[in-house]
Amino acid sequence: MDSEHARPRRIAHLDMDAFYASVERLRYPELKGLPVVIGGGSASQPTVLPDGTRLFSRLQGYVGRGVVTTSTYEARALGVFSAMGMMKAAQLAPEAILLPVDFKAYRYYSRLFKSAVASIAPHMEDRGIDEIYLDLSQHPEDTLTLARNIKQAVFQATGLSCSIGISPNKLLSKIASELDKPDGITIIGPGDLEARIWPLPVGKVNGIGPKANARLAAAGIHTIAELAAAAPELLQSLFGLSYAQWLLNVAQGVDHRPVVTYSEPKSISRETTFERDLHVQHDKKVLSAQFSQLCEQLEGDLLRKGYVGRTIGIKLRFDDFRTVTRDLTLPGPTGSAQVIHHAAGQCLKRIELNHRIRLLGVRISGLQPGTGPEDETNRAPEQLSLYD
DNA sequence: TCTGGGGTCCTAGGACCC
DNA sequence: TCTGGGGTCCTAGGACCC
Repeated sequence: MDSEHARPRRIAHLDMDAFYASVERLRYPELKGLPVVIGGGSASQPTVLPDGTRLFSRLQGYVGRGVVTTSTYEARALGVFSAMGMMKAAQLAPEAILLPVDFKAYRYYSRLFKSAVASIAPHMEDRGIDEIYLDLSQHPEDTLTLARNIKQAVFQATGLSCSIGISPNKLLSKIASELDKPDGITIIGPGDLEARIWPLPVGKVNGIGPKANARLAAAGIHTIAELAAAAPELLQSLFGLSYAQWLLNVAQGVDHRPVVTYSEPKSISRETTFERDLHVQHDKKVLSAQFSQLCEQLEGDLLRKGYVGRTIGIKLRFDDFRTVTRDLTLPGPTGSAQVIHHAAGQCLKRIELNHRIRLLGVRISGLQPGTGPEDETNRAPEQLSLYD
């Protein structure tokens, strides 16, 4: 590789604006300008009156354990943000309209916008349903023209707007795409670091979450500029060598990660939070039915995606929100709900169950390509005998 | 008024092998 | 019998992201 004198790359981060909410507004144009919150298990679709007008549920009176998946900019102005409990959101914005999540619809629009972008810039990394990175280094056009063309293509394909950040790397582009949201284009050059990046709070960096943020704040480090000025020994004492090194690179806007166009999945999981915390003995029936269902869903996922896996794991969350996991690696891969159920059952036996259970999850990792339902690795009995 | 579901990556200790 | 070091796999937990 010519890393010594490599030309600076041109990396874009594209982020759809309030994606789920915007998709809903395509369906329900009358929601334009209103605070809308999407999420919550028990949310219901609007009812249609005889004259065709739609009647939407309001947040007021919401009961349940749902969280806000996303909200429109109008709802955010009322203090309602992603990951907030719906009960709390209902207190803040009782009049806001409540819609259930419709992943099918969002996935459909996700495919639409990604293929529109790919028709212009195929060197693309998927970062979930509403985000991508692009490596534009090989494109001849100037950066602004390219960004405008991409936004135009997204809008023509979906009717939706997005924001794009472009810089020499993923770290800066991710930050940049947020700077002029919604419907923005932000270009950050090497000379823009001090003026545009350093004033920002450290929490804007992808990879500095609530915990690291709090520790930095406790050390008096709030902005990226303060991070850049921090003593390396201090950072190392707070976070250890490798994270401290990474933080220092971040503060200098250094990030060499490539745009990765394809990666194999590492694990597949299913989990569910119960409407009420379940008692191990008293609710045994419900609990074991849910357990079986998760295993069957996992089997379905594996089959659909064409994988089998060797390591089965479970996850429990107790009423005090404590989370424990156990896993077990089998001698060979499986895709069978029965085998998964049996292995997960062994895992369950290793957990002391003296609290009510809030969440139950089943996971499979150590994935490898499976050859479909006829594959013998998907059949149970021989596998089971190895463990009985 | 407590906190969803689906993922990835990292750390760290112990087992086990050479 | 002791000492020792590297490498890989397995397991548990935690931080973080969308």
